[in-house]
Amino acid sequence: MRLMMLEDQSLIMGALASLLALEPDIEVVCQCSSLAKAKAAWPQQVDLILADIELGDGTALDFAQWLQQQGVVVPMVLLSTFARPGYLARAKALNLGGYLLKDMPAEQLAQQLRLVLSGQQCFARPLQSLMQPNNPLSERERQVLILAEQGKSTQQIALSIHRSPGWVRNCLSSAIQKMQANNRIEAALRARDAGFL
Amino acid sequence: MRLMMLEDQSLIMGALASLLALEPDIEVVCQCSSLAKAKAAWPQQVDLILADIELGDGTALDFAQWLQQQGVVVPMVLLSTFARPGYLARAKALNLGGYLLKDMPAEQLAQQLRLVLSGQQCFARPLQSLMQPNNPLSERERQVLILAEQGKSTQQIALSIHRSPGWVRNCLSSAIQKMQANNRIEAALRARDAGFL
DNA sequence: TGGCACTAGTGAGCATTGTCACTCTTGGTA
DNA sequence: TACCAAGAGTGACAATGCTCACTAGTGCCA
Repeated sequence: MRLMMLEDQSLIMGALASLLALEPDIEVVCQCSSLAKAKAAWPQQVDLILADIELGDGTALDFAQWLQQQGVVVPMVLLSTFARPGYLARAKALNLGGYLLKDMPAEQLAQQLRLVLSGQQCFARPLQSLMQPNNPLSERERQVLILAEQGKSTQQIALSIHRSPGWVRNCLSSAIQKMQANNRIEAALRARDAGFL
Repeated sequence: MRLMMLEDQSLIMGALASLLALEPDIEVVCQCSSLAKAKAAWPQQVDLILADIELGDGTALDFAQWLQQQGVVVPMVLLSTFARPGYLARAKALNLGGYLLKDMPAEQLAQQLRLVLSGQQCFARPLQSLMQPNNPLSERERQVLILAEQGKSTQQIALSIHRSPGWVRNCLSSAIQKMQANNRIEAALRARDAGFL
C-alpha cells in the first residue's frame, strides 16, 4: 500500500511513519506538513491518505474537498486528537474512509488502514455517539463567526464579506443564540469546540 | 539508555516508541498513559524520562515535582505541542533536562535525548525567545486577557479575580494599548501569538 | 394572482466595552 | 512629617455590540 501522510507536527509525522514502516505491506511515499504542500505535491501515485485534520493552513477536510473537485478518487483516513461532530459530519458528507482518534492503540493503526483500503469505513468508537448532532450554523453564520473570532469588528466583518453592518449584526445575533452563548467570542469558542467552524 | 515514556495518546506513544526503537542505544522500558500510572509504576530503573506535558490527570511537571519530593534524580525531557512560558518557567525552576516541541524533526529526537543524558539541557529554539522577560504585560493583564479570551464579560472577569469591574476595564484597556490592538479579542490573540499568555 | 418562505437590510433601544481624567489608599523615603 | 509613586477604584462619555420588530425584494407554487 502506497501511503501519503499529512501532519503538521514533524515529530508526530516521523514517529507515525516509523510505526507504519514496520508493516511489510505499507510504504510511506509522501509526507506533507501543510495543506499547501499537499496540494503542490499532487498528482501522486498513492493508494491511501492518512491525514491529521488540523493543519497550520487549513484542514484535511479542505484537502479532501479539493481532491474531489480535481476528480481524484483516493480513500482518506482522518486522524485527530478531538472527536468533533462538525468534523465528523463533513467527513461523512465527503464519504471519507475513516476518522480515527490519537488515543487509539498504536498496534491497530495499520490494520484499520488495510480495512479502509479494502473499501470499508473506519470511524473511531467515541465518534459513533456523535453521528446525529449536525451543525446548526448556516454557512454565513460560520463565516461571520470565524471573522469575529479573529477580533474583527462588525464593520470590518461587513466589509470583508460585502454585506451591510446590520446584516452582520443579525447574523452574529443568530449565531450567538444558536450556540447558547452570551457574546460572539463565546459563540465562536463553542462552535469551534463542537467542530462547527 | 533505559527510557520511560509518559504520553496520554496511545497512538502517539506507540509511534514515538517505534521511532526510538530504531536507535540501538535506546530501550523503552516503561510506557505510562497517565500521571497516576506513572506514580504507580515507580520505582523504576530508568536513565531518562520522556514526557508529554499535558496528561489527562495532571501534567508531567507535577510528576517531576513528585519525583523530586521522593528524592529521585532522573533527568526528564518534556514534550509538548505548545510553547508556553508558564510551562517553561516551571521546567526551568525544576531544573529539568529539556523542553522539546512536537514540530521538531523526528530524526533529531534521539540525539537530543542523548545530549540530555550526558548532562546538557535542551530547550526548543522557539522557547528561547520566551526566556527573556520581554513580555510587556503585567501578570494581572495576562490573567485578565486569558479570561477575556474565553469570552467572559467584564463583570464575569471581575468576579473571577475579585476586583471591581472598573479595574478590569482599565486593565483590559491597558493591555489593548500595549498589544496595539482594537479590542480585547485582538489583544488576546496577539498576546498568545507572541507567547505572552 | 395571492400566499408563503427565505434572504437582505434598517432603526430603535439598551447593554457592554474602551478611554480618560480623576480620587483614594498604601507603603516607602527624604 | 510631608512628599511621592503605584495600585485600586469611580464616573462620564463615546463607540461598539446585541436584541427585536420591522420593511422590502425574490422565488416558488397552488
